[in-house]
Amino acid sequence: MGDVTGPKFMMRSEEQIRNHYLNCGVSVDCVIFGFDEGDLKVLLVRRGVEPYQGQWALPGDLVDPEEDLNVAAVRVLNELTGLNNVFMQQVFTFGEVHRHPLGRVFTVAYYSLIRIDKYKVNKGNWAEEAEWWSINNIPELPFDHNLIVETVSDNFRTQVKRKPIGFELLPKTFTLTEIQHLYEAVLQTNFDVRNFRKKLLTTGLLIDTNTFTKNNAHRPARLYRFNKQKYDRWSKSGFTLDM
Amino acid sequence: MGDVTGPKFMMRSEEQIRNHYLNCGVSVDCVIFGFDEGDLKVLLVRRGVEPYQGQWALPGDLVDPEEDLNVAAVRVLNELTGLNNVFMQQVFTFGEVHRHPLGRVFTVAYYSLIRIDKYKVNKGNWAEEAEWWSINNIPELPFDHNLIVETVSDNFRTQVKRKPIGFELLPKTFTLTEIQHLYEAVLQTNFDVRNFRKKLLTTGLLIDTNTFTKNNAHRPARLYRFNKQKYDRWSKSGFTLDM
DNA sequence: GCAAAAGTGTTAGTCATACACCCATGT
DNA sequence: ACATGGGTGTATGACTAACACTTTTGC
Repeated sequence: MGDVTGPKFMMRSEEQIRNHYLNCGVSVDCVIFGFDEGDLKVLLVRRGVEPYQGQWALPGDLVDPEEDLNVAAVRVLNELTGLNNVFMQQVFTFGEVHRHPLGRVFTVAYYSLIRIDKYKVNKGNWAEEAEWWSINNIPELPFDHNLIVETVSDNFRTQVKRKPIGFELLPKTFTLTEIQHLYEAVLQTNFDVRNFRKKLLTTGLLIDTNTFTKNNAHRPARLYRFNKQKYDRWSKSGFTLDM
Repeated sequence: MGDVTGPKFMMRSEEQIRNHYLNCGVSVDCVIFGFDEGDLKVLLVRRGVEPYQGQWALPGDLVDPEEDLNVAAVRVLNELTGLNNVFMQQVFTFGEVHRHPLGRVFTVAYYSLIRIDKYKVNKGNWAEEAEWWSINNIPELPFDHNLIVETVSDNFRTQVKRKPIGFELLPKTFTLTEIQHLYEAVLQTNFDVRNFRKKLLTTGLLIDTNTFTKNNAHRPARLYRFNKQKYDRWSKSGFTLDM
C-alpha cells in the first residue's frame, strides 16, 4: 500500500486491513532456460507434494514474510541448481483470484539463463526429480504454469533480440556456429552464416581466444569468449538481431 | 504457489502455510501518464490517511482477496479518473520486506496512458487532491514510490520507441507537430522535422482526416487520427523511433 | 508586411540482404 | 579421397541522417 490511498480505505481501520487484506501469499516461479543439443530447454521439477503431486511443474516457492522478493527468486534457483550469480529477470505477476486451490496466492514469474554444463541438480534437497524439457515440448502443467512459460518465453525472445543476454546460456568459450544455433533455436529462424558472423563480430562483444576446437572430423572452429566490458554499453542502446 | 515445490514445503502443513505464509498484502500502484503543455506528466494524489497523510503519492490500493490483480488496477484508475478502456500495462512488482510500515505488502506497478483532455478528477470519491506533475519535477514521494516512478518511466520510454502506444496520450485527432512534441518530451531528444514526418507517414498508422486546425496566427495544420487497424501488425514487429 | 508555425526533397552514407565456394581436419 | 562442418567477400537495395527554404494564416 504505497497504496492505501483508495476509497475503500476510508472505511478501513488498521485492524480491518490486517484481517481482511493481509491474507494473501506471494510465490515466485522460475523459468530456468538452458541450451543443449541445439534446443532451448526449460528445467521442470516433479512436485513432491499435494496439490498436483507427481506432476511436472515450474520450480517455485512461497516468499517468506521476512524475505525480500528477489531474494526468494535467487533462493529458489540456488536450492535447485546450486548456482549463484546467475542472470535473473523478473517478468510478470499473475494474480487471478482462483489460480491456486489453497488460498489467494499471487505469483511473480522470473526467468534465469544458465550454462547447462554447469548445472547439477540438487537432488535430495528438492522435489522428486528435475528434468530439462524442450521449449517446443512442454507437458501440461498445473496451476497457470503453461501460461507462465508462454509469457516468460515471449519476453525472453524479445529481450534476446535487443540485449546480448544469449551468451549467458553458453559455456565460457564457444564457436560462432554454436551461438548461431543458439539464436536460431531461441528465435525459431535461420540466419545466413556470413551475415550472422559479420554482425556479431562488428559488435565487439566477442573476444578471440586464439584457441580452437579439437578432435572433430572437420576443420577446427575458432573459440571466442564474451566481452563483459562492452556488455553494458550495448544493453542500453539498440543491439538487435532482427536479420 | 504454483509454487509450493520448494524444500521449505517439506516441513509445512496446510495449516502452517496459512498461518505463516498467507499473511501478506498485495497492492497496485499506478503511474498515470498524460501529455500537456509540451510536457509528459504524472498524476499524483494527496494521501487522505496515515501513514504519510497529506503527502503526494501514486494512486494505488490494496487488492481485495476476491479481486483479480488486473481488475484492481483497472479499478484504481477508474475510481480516480472515471475512465475505462484505457491503455494499461503491468511493469514490475516490488517486494522489499520493509517497504511498508503496516505489514508485508507487495506492490505491483502499472502505467496507463490517458488523454489529458478527457480527464476530470473524481473528487469526493478519492484522496484529498489530485494533480498533474511534470515527469521532470516529481516531488519526494512516500514508500518506494520514487523508485516506482523511475522504473515505470524507463519501461514506458523503452516501449514507446518500439510500439506505437504514444498515440494513446493524444486527442482523437492531432497534428504531426503535436505528436513530434510528444515523442520529444517522452524521449528527451529532438527529431528532425522532415525525417520525423516521413517516418511516421510511411508507417501507415496515420489517417489523414482532411481537416485542419483553425484560428492560429499561422498556417493551419493538417489533422490526423490513429489507424487502430494497423496497430497490431506494428506492435509485433519492429516499430522504432530511434533516429 | 510581418510573425509564427506548417510543410516539403535531395543527397550521401550506412546497414541489411542475398548469394556460392574453398578450407582444414579425422577417418 | 571423402565427408563434415568452418570459414570467407561482394554487390544491390533499403533505410537513416543531414540539411534550408517556401507556404499559409492572423494580426
